[in-house]
Amino acid sequence: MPDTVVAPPQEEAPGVLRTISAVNDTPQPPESTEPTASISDELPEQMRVRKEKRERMLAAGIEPYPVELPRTHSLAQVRAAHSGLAADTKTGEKVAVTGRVMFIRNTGKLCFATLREGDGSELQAMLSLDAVGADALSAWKSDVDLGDHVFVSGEVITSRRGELSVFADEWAMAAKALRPLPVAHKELAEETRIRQRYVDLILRPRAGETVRKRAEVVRALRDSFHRRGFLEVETPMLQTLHGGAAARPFVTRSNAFDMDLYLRIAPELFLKRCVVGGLDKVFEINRNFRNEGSDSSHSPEFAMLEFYEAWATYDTNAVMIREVIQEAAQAVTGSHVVTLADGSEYDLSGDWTTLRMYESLSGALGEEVTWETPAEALREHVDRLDLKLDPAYGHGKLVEELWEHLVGDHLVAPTFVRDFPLETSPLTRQHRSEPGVAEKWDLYVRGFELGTGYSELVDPVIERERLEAQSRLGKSGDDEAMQLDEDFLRALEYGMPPSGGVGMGIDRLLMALTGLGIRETILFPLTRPE
RNA sequence: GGGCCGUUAGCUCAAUUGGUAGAGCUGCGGACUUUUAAUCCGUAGGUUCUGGGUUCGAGCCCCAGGCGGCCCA
Repeated sequence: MPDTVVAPPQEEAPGVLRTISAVNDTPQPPESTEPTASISDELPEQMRVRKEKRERMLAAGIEPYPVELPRTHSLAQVRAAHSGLAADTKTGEKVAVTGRVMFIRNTGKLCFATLREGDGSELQAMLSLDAVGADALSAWKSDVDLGDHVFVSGEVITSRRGELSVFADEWAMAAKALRPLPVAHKELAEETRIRQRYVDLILRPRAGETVRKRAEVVRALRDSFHRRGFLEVETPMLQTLHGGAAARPFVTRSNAFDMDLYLRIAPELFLKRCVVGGLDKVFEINRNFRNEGSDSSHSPEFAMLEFYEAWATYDTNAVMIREVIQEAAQAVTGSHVVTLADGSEYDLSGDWTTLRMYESLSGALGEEVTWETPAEALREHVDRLDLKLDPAYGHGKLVEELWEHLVGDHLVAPTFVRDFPLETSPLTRQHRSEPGVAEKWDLYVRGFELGTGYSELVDPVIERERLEAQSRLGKSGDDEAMQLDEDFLRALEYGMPPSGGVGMGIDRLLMALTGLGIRETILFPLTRPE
């Protein structure tokens, strides 16, 4: 940076904010500045024109990217302070504002521009020949394009049509945009919205609202857990073994340790170590990575809440997650009945339905199915329903698939489905009265799986048997099977108190509360390079 | 992994049977002191995703690939 003394604002030609270039006092144009002749002919016309304007301004000693502007109010503040004014009012109050130019309406000697700020609030700027002078007005007309950030200072007034405006006595470029903004009147293609989220955020205030809602939800979750005496912890994302869920991991490499590492698929095994160590109530909100496909409800990286509580069970933690979700809904929408993107309402209030998996499946099949029903009998149902499933599936997987098809796919209201086949729940405690059943629930909201909860398996001997079985599956080619984590087993061998645990997708919670797709709730979803 | 659909100007989209690639907005030039997607006059803007092929002629047909979407597994 040039080590110049900041000069006081100078009085110069009225209207044009020369003070900006004086304050910056950059002796020469930056080294990156190219002569006009070298502006590439290959650039689209509109970019070439804007680049030429930038250089014209620099050549005239006007800074197109000033370091600081004497802004006094946000657009929202001006709006808030002057609501409900009659048309053609002069307030006498002077303000200095900045905003991105979204629309321009020039009528010769009077120019209008709609300025927009990041929070979506808008304010009109008016520049008249009388007030700013001929030079400033013609500079406005020749230098300002849609998408530029501008600075305008002047009196707060309302126009004859009643539009709240800043009636400029001077203006300045705040940041010149070189790329033309896509038209604001047509919806941007979904791919462009995702690939260039910044453009989406500029054009569609709703995009920004979604980001803010997400922040409010995460904050509400943290508040809910802190109020209940939970401790927030951060456990490893880089893991030497992958476990805690059935999923394919991403593999990465540590040069220093000269070994492969996994991006975590779940924090579960570390949070349980915390409980072993006496951190009785812990939670974590962080990212998980699963090396699987992405669609309207799956993303390779996704945010997850997990919490573990000593002395809790899958009965008590179901009540708690319901309350936590309701508190999040309250925080973000002010009600337990949320309004979704399509305008419909979704009721999260009160108690939620609970189904038992085997009972509800039996009801749907018209024939009793229990944990003792042999896989062959289940396969007959699968064939009768013409479901195409892997013939290697055993009892547990068949029950879950049948249930999803016959019951899960039809759930709309928030529903806990509980008591899963033990076989497919390797980290879950066996049901206290039914040996082949696990004390596990899944929470379905708007028809998709939002979260899952357990009475955790804490017997180190049984846990070892289960993980050894998983490890054998892994060696025989199941790349979703967990690896044998000796350190985790060692921790359990020190004694883990009876505990309940819950996992819930944050992105999916947003989907549930807003009705948006997962790629709308994630600010920058993974996409292939263009 | 399989099937289907899409990919054209800065943006959103047209283009008949294979016959000169268009519109609106944006841009550029001009007019206009109360506009609201301002209006009016004039005007520019294209590697039709890429590479092959068929044809007198390809945005369109064929083959291969890229990217995206939807459905299925």
